[in-house]
Amino acid sequence: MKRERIEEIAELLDKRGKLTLEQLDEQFPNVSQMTLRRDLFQLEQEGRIIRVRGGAMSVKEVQKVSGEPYTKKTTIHTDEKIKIAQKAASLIDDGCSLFMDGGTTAMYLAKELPDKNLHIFTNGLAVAIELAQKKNFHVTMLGGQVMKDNLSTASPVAKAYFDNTNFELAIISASAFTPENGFSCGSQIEADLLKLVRSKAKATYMMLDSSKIGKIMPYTFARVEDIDVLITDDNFPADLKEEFTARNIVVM
Amino acid sequence: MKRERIEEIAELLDKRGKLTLEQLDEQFPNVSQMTLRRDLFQLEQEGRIIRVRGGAMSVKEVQKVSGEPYTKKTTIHTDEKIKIAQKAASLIDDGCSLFMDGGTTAMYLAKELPDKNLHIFTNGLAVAIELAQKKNFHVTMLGGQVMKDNLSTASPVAKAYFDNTNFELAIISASAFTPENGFSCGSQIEADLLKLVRSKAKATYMMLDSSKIGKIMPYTFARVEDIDVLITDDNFPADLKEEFTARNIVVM
DNA sequence: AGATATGTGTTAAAATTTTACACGAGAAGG
DNA sequence: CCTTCTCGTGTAAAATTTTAACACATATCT
Repeated sequence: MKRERIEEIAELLDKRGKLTLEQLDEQFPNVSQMTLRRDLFQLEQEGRIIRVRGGAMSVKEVQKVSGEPYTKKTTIHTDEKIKIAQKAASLIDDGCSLFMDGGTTAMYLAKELPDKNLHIFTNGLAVAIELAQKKNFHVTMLGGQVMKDNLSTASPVAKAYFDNTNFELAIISASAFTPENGFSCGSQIEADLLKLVRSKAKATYMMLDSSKIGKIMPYTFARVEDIDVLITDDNFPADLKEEFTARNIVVM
Repeated sequence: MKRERIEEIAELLDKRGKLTLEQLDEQFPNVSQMTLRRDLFQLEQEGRIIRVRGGAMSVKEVQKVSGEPYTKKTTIHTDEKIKIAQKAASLIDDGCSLFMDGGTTAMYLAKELPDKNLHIFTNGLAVAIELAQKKNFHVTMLGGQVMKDNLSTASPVAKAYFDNTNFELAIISASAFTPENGFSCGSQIEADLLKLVRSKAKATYMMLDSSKIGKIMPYTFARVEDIDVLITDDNFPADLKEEFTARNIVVM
């Protein structure tokens, strides 16, 4: 009973990186805060977590703190992204083959995905490592030049790769979105890659947290009508939602 | 004044690993606790420390904490591998282009390499991430199916990649070695990849810690005469060394 | 000089963590 | 079968730490 709960906490902490006592309380409504506190204490004794004021963080997360460039981004709008990732994960059927990008939202998705029989392609290094943790996943990494800021790869040669491979679903995210300029990102070859991915996939699911709305990045890789499902958070503006649903795009 | 003090705190924290506010107060008697508190807050913002109840700890320290209980697995023959990696790193010239594999020794090499202007190809996910930390490296990740046990990729399509790319040096390691069976590893496609790499490179440097000697894995990818330099540790048997040097292979 | 920003100290308020003690379930032992 | 002990847990008060608010001095800029 106790041990079970502790392991569950450890797992959660591994997923989310950081948890407050409040969040833990929500997750475990049947035990008191004091008990959770004691669990955290034990985990700290075992050297598996670090207790900080208000809660605890996983050792992994702390190590990331030192790896600045990529990980700074991962701590903003975390909650929204996790929710989006959970929604997206619920859409994935067993046996599906899909592409996911290397962004931070994809990272959360990788953590949330249940360990089903899936074939997953990605261009994200960290995402690939995360996916490799699951026993039943068949993970394929796209090669190419490594972009240091987001730890993903892109290369013009990717096309050759895709010639022999098929996937049903593309789950991607964008750095910026406006209705006029569509979904955009900061790198030309990344945009090219994502366009290619879109064209290969039977359906495109876009994950977009609302903080991206109104921003514009140099390279557009998809317009509103190019996607099939938009997965976003509760702050998504109602009028924008109209624009999507009017074109038969599911917004969730 | 302020910055100075903050840096000093960071340095102290780096040395001692962990400091309470009381200890800090002793070290800096001329400022108030509140000021030190604010300094710690700033350092936390900068991602350089972790604030915990009562004080703060350095990121390093946290990593150490995690090192105790369950990371012991990865620490087998660590010292030897680091020494080998250091030797290898000393052989790399500025401006060089090279391939390195995704093994643990390569991981150490990635850490030891100075931040020179290098073009590096690798099939290791973790290695690629490590390499991406250095500003001056141009890192290219080889794509393919991700092998979960060692987090590296291999694919028959790699050949297409290599058609357009060139590198002078291949720095690779093996899972096993005997004079009769040569250098071997546990995966067919990995062996194929390494053979291909060897053939593309002008020179092949093999990193082999002595614990691998006498072991045999299913797939041989290089024989004694295929390599140019063997980088190993002090426990390397003298008679074996003979065999290499007799064929004009540098052993170091 | 006057206005604005920055760094610091002091104190009170807020929040979190620790401590202490009580209670019930289950195991051990007579 | 009952007693005793341990273990996990809950509750509430106590202790500690952190945050917030304000005041003041010094530095900076125009």
